[in-house]
Amino acid sequence: MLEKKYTPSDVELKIHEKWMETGAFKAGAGAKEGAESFSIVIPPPNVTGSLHIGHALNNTLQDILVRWHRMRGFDTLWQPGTDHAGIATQMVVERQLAENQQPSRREMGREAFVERIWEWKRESGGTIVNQLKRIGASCDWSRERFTMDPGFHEAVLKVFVEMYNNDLIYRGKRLVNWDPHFETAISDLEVENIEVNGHMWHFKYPLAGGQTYTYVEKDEDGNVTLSEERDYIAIATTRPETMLGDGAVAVHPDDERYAPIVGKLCEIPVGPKEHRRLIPIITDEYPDPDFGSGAVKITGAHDFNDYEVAKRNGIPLYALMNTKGQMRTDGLPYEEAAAMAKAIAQGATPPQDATPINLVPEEYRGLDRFEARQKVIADITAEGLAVMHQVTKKNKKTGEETTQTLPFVENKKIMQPFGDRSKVVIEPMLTDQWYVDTSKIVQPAIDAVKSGEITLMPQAQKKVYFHWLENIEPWCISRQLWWGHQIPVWYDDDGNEYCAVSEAEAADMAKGRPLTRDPDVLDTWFSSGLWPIGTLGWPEDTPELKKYFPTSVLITGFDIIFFWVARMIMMQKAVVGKIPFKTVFTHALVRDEKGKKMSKSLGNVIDPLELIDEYGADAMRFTFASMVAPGTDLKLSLPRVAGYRNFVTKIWNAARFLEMNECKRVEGFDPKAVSMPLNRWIIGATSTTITNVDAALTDYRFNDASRAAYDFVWGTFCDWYIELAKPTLMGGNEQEKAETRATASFVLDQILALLHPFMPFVTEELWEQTGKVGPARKSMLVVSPWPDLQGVQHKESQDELDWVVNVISGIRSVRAQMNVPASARIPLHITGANELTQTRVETHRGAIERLARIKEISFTENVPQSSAQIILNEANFALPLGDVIDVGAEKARLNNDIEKMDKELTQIGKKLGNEQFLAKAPAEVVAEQRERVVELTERRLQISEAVARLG
RNA sequence: GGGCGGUUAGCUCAGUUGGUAGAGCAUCUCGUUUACACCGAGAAUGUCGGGAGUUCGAGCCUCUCACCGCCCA
Repeated sequence: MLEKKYTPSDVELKIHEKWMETGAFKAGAGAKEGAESFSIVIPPPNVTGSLHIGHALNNTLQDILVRWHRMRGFDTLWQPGTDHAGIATQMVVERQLAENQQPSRREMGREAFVERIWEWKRESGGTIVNQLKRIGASCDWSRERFTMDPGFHEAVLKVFVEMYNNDLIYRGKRLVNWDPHFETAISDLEVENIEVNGHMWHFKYPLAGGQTYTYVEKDEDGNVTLSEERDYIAIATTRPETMLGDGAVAVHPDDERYAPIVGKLCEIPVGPKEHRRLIPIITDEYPDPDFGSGAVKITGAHDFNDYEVAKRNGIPLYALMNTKGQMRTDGLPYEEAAAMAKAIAQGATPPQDATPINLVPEEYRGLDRFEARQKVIADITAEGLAVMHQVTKKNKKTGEETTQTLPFVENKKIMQPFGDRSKVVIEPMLTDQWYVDTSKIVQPAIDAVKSGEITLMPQAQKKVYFHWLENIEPWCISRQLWWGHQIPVWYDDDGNEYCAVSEAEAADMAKGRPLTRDPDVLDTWFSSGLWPIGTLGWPEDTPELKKYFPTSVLITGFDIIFFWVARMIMMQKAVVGKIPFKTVFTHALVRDEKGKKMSKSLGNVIDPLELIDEYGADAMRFTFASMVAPGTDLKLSLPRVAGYRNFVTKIWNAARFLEMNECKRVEGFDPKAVSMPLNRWIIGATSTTITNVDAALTDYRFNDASRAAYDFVWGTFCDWYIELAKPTLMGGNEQEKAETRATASFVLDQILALLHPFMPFVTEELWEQTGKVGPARKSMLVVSPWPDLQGVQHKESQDELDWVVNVISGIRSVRAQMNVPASARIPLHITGANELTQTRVETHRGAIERLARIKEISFTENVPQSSAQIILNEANFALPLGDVIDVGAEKARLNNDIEKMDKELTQIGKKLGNEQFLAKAPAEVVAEQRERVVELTERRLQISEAVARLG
């Protein structure tokens, strides 16, 4: 006997264990002989991570597809695993060391530290995987992989060496996102651009040798609004400390204000007066004449835009900071360095690499970049080279106004880059890094999507994809960390590189010269880029690779399309010459119910594990499925989850009702052989639903699929089929009872299977419970066949049941509007019924009486006095209400109907009176409208007669 | 500034080749009739963001404006 209520927490764990014990998730479980394969690789979550709502959504969608395919007999693999998350993992372990007052990373040394991380991984690295199990993710956990696994590691090194040998990887000095806290390069993805309150300072760069020019400003009409002699050019900056590394001042070529001084030199107004550096005033398209003063200082080594300008114009890149973001202390004294820079500014050939030149004046050396900023501001202001303006202040108490001349500093919102883990301001830094020469491997990735070899869904993602790939930058793959795949390159004392998969090989290549290995590790994304082949055993020629590669579909968040998806496609193409997956389905973000991004600081984070605790995994999963429409964000609200929790309960109760009425599955039940219209109808409706769910899932329309299932189960099976079956189950003859019991059980089975991909736990539990009677279950639901119901549509039964539903709904509606108490059983008189209607009434008499609360049904010649009337096809269904009836209200109700019909008739009349419509609209549309007129006219007449009868 | 997406019932959202505007939640009324009150029955609710155009016909196609969001500068 089923419990009165379904309690998810009582069964979820138990069911999951059973799935695991029976190997239900293993690759190929439940597959038909010679089945087509279906495979998905999980987007590997970060090993330090814990399940957030985005993971829950992402993995629910994957699981729906995987379970659906598995049940349909595909040879299915869902390949799980985690990535090693270089910076995050290193951070977690370092923090742990600090908390436990153990030796720091540097104190213990690289080898011990890496061992310590492995220890951490063994103990705590399984958190997210265990959490994934709670949502029901049916991955083949026996195949779980990690991007630092021995086999995977070898594969990563092999790829690096091959790409190196093919000139696809090189070492170079470029500007990267530098995290001064972790002292490593980081990827764009790890940078959060946040709008903060910043300042814009305005400084004067004096012209060399005290030269002057006439500075003229004009308004839109060309009238001169300002004209003065100046011996400087004004520059606006949000980062004064970078002035020390300026290589030029740039103005727009069309900017007439500065035309007189283009090509001249100006002085950086900071540093020892006697060694002031001179830099050229150049033109470039980059400066916006309307922004600030229109003149931009160019610090190529500390700003991405400036870097491009500097490269275009041959301006040297002067690096100012060390790895901690402090002003450099190395190199020559400032005086000598400044002399070199001066020579370059005056025409000397700049060195290939200007970074050894340290242009930080002695009094700034060693300062933190933010201290340096304050000092620069103070020094320039003290020297009178800040742009000043008049500020009038009113003393609140005295009302006295005072005017002061103060440095011009604008308060301004600026976008500032922060490390997503370190939370410190990211510094663009010029450093030596390893790069993948993406321009050489990008084309096959573009072609794969252009040709349709890979499908991106929703389609709009293609634009993002092409835009990114067509403007691709070299990919920086080195990180200054200890945790990760150490770069397989060794150097001899002369700096020669030896790239090999092992030190022994490198030593051979170096012919015995002493070697030092490059200390850097590879970007985690480099190894994640090999995830599809790596997890399937490449470079070994494994059976899994043969069977499951390329994988069928990748499901991931749209925000990761270029960081990961595009790179996987490039890498797989470059390494094995094949696409990694045939389809990419990207979904949106989960937001809170107001549409805000969930974040810890806003306190609006919904923890999926808490959702599971409160509503059950099935309710959460169904909510996700119902909300995933292509291209829109999911605004998650708890009432909605509660609504689907109710749906879970509803299914449970329906099963319980069947059980109470001794509905047992019947061996060899043939859905085509049932004879009762009610049973024929529900079987037909079940078949339609299966078709709709299949079609929706095929197109990744998760919302349509879940909707189709929901509407059928609740709106059709529970609300109508079960209700209509009650008279038979409780009082019909034995044969009808048996057929109905068998049909109900059969349909419930179909429902459990149909809902399984969406709600695996409750359906599996009910499958087990209902399996206790009747024929033994062949297997758990998870590996049972997907419903396949063809050729069971029965048009007559469908029409008949539609009619029954209309009769009952019509009566209920009238009763409610006439305020007939629900407890009152009233008689029903049917007038003008044809033979078909009479037969139908006989068939469904019990159901109509029960569901419409009718005492007695009789066929009469005339409609009784004072009746509420329902017109259905040819017949008039009258409820004689005697004194109870409010004639006025009933007339109003019917007249309201007539009014609606008149409105529609007028509309259609207009159409049909329009010759253009008759001439141009398709014949079938015109015919449809004509039919509608006939129908409406007939019905209108019947209702008018009903009104007349009321007197 | 450039690009992309959105604007439909009080709220959250569907609406698949243009042909009678839908669901869930919330609201209101009624109801313990032997699965379910995490329930059942019934009801009300929309100038489909504004404007223009194409069309016999526009929520859907085109243009434009407004507002919101995201990405890139």
